[in-house]
Amino acid sequence: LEDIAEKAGVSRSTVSRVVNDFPFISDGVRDRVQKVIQETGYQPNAAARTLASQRSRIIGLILPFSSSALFTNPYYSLLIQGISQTCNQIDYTMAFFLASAKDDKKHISSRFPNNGLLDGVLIQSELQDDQELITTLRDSGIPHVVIGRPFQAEGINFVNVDNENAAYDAVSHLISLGYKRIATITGPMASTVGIDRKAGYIRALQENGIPVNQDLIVEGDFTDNSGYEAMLRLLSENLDAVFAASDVMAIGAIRAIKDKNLEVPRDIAMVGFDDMPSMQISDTDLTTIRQPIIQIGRKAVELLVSLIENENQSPVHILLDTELIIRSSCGSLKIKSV
Amino acid sequence: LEDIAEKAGVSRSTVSRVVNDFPFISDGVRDRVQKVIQETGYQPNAAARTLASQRSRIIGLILPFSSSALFTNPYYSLLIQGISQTCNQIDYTMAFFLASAKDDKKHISSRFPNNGLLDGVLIQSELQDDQELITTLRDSGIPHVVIGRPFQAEGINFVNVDNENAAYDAVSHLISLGYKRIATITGPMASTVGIDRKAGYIRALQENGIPVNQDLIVEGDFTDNSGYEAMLRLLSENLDAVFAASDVMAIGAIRAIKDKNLEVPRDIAMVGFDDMPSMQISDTDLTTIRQPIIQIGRKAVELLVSLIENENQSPVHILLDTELIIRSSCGSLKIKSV
DNA sequence: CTGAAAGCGCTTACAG
DNA sequence: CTGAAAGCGCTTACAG
Repeated sequence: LEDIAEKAGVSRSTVSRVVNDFPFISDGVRDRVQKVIQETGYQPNAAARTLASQRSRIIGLILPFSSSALFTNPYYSLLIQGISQTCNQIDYTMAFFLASAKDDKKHISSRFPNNGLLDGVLIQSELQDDQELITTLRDSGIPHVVIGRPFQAEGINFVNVDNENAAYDAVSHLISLGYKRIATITGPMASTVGIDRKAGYIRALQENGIPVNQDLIVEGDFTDNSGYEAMLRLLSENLDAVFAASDVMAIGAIRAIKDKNLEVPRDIAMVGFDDMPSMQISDTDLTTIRQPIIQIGRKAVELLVSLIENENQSPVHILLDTELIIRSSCGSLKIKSV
Repeated sequence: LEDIAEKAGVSRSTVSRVVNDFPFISDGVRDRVQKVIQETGYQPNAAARTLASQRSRIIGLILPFSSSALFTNPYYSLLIQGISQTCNQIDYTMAFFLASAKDDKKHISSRFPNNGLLDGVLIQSELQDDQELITTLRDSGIPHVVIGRPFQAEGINFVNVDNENAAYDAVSHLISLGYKRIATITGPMASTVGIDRKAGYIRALQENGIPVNQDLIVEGDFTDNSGYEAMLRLLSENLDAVFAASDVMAIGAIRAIKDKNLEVPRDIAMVGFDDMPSMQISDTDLTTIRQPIIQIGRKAVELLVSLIENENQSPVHILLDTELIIRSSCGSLKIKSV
């Protein structure tokens, strides 16, 4: 359609310049060209632009899920929302890839890093298994940032939440309320999130001189059901509080507690992690750690774009802060001391 | 990289032909070229292909959400999963667009239908508000299929679930169990899903000679909370069963019932809609309508691709069947007759 | 079955 | 500040 835009009586070069608003164009010419563009409803062809400029303004988002169950976790919805929103604003397009099966991963890693479709890729990852995909990305030289803490973090860019400190805060708060026998339902130990949040739990206990009891540590997998099962096991222990590594597991745990005719926080205090909006509906108000999930998405896109624009840069690790949201499920000092 | 592939001693045309595996190539040549491709790890450039063939193998998925709350509905996760999976299999890339705000819609509709990036677009839609976007798509001439029933369906392709019949089945089942005072918590009347499911409810009552009572019809918005509130209002009526237009609302309604110290199905029978895996965790097993959500995604992609490949085709409306899943929440004839 | 050549619609040094 | 020209890396009739 460049030809059509020559109705303005200028060269294609000039049209291209006003489309990409270059600095040095005489106002008269610019106006004239813009008018013609308006009238014709001209849209530059994306493929031609990409081919000529070697930049597609498309970034990929890879969600490597071993189990599609993970996908029902609201965390991902919010993450996608943050990323999509940011892309819209800066006029990038987001291509979406779900790598649930091993096959998909192979397929993905063989196909797109090098075909010029994508300027860069975002990958959510905290499993050991994903390491291969990340390595492929690094070797391909395509700009990439991982969301979450990858198992091997050296030399790679990531944005994450400070899971360890967040867990530390949550457990410290329980301790400050006077609880002594604090259990935790962790995330999967195969994931960095799981590991980091457990580490925060342990550090909080240790710094307060509370012995770490392995019987009070049960591994979950972030599902409601695993929270329920874990809690059932924990109930045979003598405990007064629980730090669940996700709201979803906390809700499951609370169900287990109720099934045994116990109450939160009267009998057992509970703190979750995530501050999922949809969890607010539970009848007990959950004390939890709020993660800025949408922010994570935004930061990741911004970092990726900066990587795309200024080629090499030293690896950046962005850690976003969390916030302890105190509600009723952890009880309070007063109640405990009565 | 074509040049590099000339190592095989053939023309670029020929290389292109083996890459796109054309029928008539001598085996010798094909093998030779393929070997070189293997060795060099050659990947055809996507943009160049798109430009030359006028086909990008990228389709867009637009989710036009007025409220981001909708996004926490597991339905969409599954839908995305189905679409993404199918795209992977047929070697298409899915570009993802969230049009939450009015601005986004404008932005989207002005930008991409004509820039050649997308071969076609999928749009989830059942709100009157989305009609404008759909019209834009139609006018732009880009192949598109809508997921759900659009308000104006003439001349446009869509794939949907037979909501009316599904609701009819659900309510008929309640009637067959002997319930007479059956209420419904509907979806938003601004959405075709809401309208269709309500229509099924009404038809079931009418065909069985049960008068339709407006006091037994309360509008919800598919959120848990709206189910809760609606149920609270319904509890002041004399009723023995409820058809909720979504599982999420059914769960909310059950919470309300329990809060009033009543029980499901002993005091009130409940049927939901969706058969969301994550709803299985509720302590009452929900009788519900199963929607083949992943299938919907798959069909939509397949239809879109066929549209892309064979230009004009008469409008297709695909209606997928649902299935009534009977669990305990609707009670049973025996129990009622005791 | 294969090659030479045109063309897809832009961007971007290079001159001026 | 603007134009002429090359080039981005493929595909696809057109001959042969």
